[in-house]
Amino acid sequence: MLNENQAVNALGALAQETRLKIVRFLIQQGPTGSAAGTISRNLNVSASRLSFHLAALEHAGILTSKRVSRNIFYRANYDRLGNLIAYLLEDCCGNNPTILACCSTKDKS
Amino acid sequence: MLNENQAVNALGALAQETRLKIVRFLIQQGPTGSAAGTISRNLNVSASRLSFHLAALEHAGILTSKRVSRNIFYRANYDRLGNLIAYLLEDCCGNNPTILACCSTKDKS
DNA sequence: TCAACTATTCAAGTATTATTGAAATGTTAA
DNA sequence: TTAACATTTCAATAATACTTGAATAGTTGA
Repeated sequence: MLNENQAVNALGALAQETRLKIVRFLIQQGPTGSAAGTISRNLNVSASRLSFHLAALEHAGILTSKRVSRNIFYRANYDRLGNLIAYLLEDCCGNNPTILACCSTKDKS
Repeated sequence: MLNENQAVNALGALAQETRLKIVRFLIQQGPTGSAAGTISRNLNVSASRLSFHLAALEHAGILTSKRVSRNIFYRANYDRLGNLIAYLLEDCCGNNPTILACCSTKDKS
């Protein structure tokens, strides 16, 4: 579902304060997404800076965009995010990681 | 369980080809982990390069280490990885994301 | 204690990435 | 068709990260 380079690029896109804020915000917005201006106002990020980071996220496959009149709506690519997590956790806990609870080190030395 | 900086650092640690290989390998090794030399041979990474990346991963909280005689064993910090994913997906799908299936965009325009 | 083994540290060179503000592009309403 | 709006592009600057090989440090068996 995802190869090594795609995974590295996606993780790299997430590994930045502003971009992580954007992604978490959009994940919470649901499938409709938000316009760039809305994101800019909510997260207090200048337009050009936001545009730069949105482009990086879209290029990494984490976001998709769609113009609606003057606005461009961005939304989280939920499938891609799911595949990224699956790639990271592949072959963990017999391929059935309940978010890693099965391998938790809580009760081990 | 994890703050913004910790999440950015963890994601940054994962966003590199060699380090992602290391983490995926260790996740598959389970709670016992592997010695540095074993990782080096399995992934074909030079000792100094491996050491550099292991230190980065440990500093980011993704790995833990423990000396056992001449060897140093590294293992995935499963709890931390679980918390990282939880941070990313916070407030998605009513906080109960079956790895995002509920927000999948497959059947939407 | 010496030799071998396992792993880390260091310095130098190379490459990639983020921020800012001004200018440009595309879209709409009147 | 012009003015206002929403967003992106560009160029310059500043900061951070990766690789390599040689040197160093800790651990063990004979």
